Amino acid sequence: MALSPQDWEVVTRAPLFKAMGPTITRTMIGDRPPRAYARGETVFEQGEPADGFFCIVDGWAKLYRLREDGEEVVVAIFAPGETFAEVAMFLGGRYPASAEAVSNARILKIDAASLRRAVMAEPQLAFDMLAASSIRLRQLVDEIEQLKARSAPQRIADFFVKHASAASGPVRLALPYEKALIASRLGMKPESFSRALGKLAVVGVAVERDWVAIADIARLAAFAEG
Amino acid sequence: MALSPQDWEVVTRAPLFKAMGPTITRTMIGDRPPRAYARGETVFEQGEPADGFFCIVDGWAKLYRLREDGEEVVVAIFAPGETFAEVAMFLGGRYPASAEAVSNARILKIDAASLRRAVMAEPQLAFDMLAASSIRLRQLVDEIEQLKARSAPQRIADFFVKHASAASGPVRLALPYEKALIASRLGMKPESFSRALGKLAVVGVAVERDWVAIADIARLAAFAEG
DNA sequence: CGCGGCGTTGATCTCTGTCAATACTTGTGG
DNA sequence: CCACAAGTATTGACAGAGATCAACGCCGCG
Repeated sequence: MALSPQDWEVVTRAPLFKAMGPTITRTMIGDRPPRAYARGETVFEQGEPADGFFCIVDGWAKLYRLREDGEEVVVAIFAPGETFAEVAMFLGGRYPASAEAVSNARILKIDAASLRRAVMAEPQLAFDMLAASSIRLRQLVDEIEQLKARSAPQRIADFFVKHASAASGPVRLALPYEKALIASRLGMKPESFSRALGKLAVVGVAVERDWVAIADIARLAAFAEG
Repeated sequence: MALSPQDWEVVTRAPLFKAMGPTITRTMIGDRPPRAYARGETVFEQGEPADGFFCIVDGWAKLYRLREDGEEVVVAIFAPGETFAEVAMFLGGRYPASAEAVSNARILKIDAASLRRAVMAEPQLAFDMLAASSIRLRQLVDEIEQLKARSAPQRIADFFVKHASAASGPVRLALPYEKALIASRLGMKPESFSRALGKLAVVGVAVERDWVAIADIARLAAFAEG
């Protein structure tokens, strides 16, 4: 088997695979091992034919778009157990954004043809995928809402809260990638990110290198809500 | 027949119905007539059981969410021949947003069971819906990008360009609903909208009542890009 | 040791939201 | 038919958040 039991556990966390159930999932993944990517390596480029979707087994990847002026806008960052580009496959066959590994990573690719076969054989799957797509839609809408309604420090606080495992008490959190990347993800400039981080000191956030020490995650969550 | 030939023509413009073909479409719509809504009337509320989707026959409707602080955020505005809430139906059975008629309108409701049957009978339909949903996703991603990267006047310019039929030359465009609604759709306050409209004068946009006269739509498009 | 990338800090500026006052439009009732 | 009220749009003054530009510090690496 190509996936270790630990990897398998990670992969099946993805809502899409959960919806499929283990049998179909196993059929679709087959025995192809995940491909290893080096930090900075491209997974796919905007405009390429979209012939498959991806699931992160290990590491991190970013989805981004290049504007005409060359500025890069990070659309999403994916963690282990998350799938991406599933829906893009259905859109004219081209990826609407580029993806790149932001750390060394292992990423599983599932090709479009397998998926198509699976859906044709099991129409319920299509419903599950529609539901997954609908969840994503909602997340995006949430994000737009956040962008307007929350200040930079609040968005950062929210980011930390979402990445923390614990729900309360003190937390020590690694910043998994460059601060400029997080900044872009949160819709602000690196300078603003830096300053906003400073403002979080009053709610018990201390920064050291690429770690943050949070005195009480619950307090931070409260701050993020506004 | 419940739909007049003109109405029928409008309804079949919707990509979803086009994908179904006339026979399935007719079966799904049956002979129920569209319901008439008064301006301001609610179509459905956030959190209600999602037991159907909608197609605008005539008039306009908005999809919106209420934030905790009571602020209303307009997520989308729908025109005749557009369907909405198709995908939402598959998500846990609740509408994730509210919808309201913004003008007197006639709106067709197609119940979820019919759609489900149609998809089960014709799995290809699911792909079409996934494609539609993926277009929405892309629009939203674009929107986030715009919100972060473009100024208010640029977003308005973009709105006009997207609504204009021509690609170049002079255009006279109707503002089909209240300016405050457009403002909310574009993520700004009515005051900002008003001022930003004024700033568009330098790129050949004149406002009169609820019409805008655009000297050269191509020039406006260039301005929107930044 | 010096260079380059990343992050921080400081000064300043621009945009947009906020609050408030004022027109303009439309509909209503006398 | 007019007067008034309510809703909608514009305009002005002001404040705050974040962007921008520029300088500097930190650290890893050749």
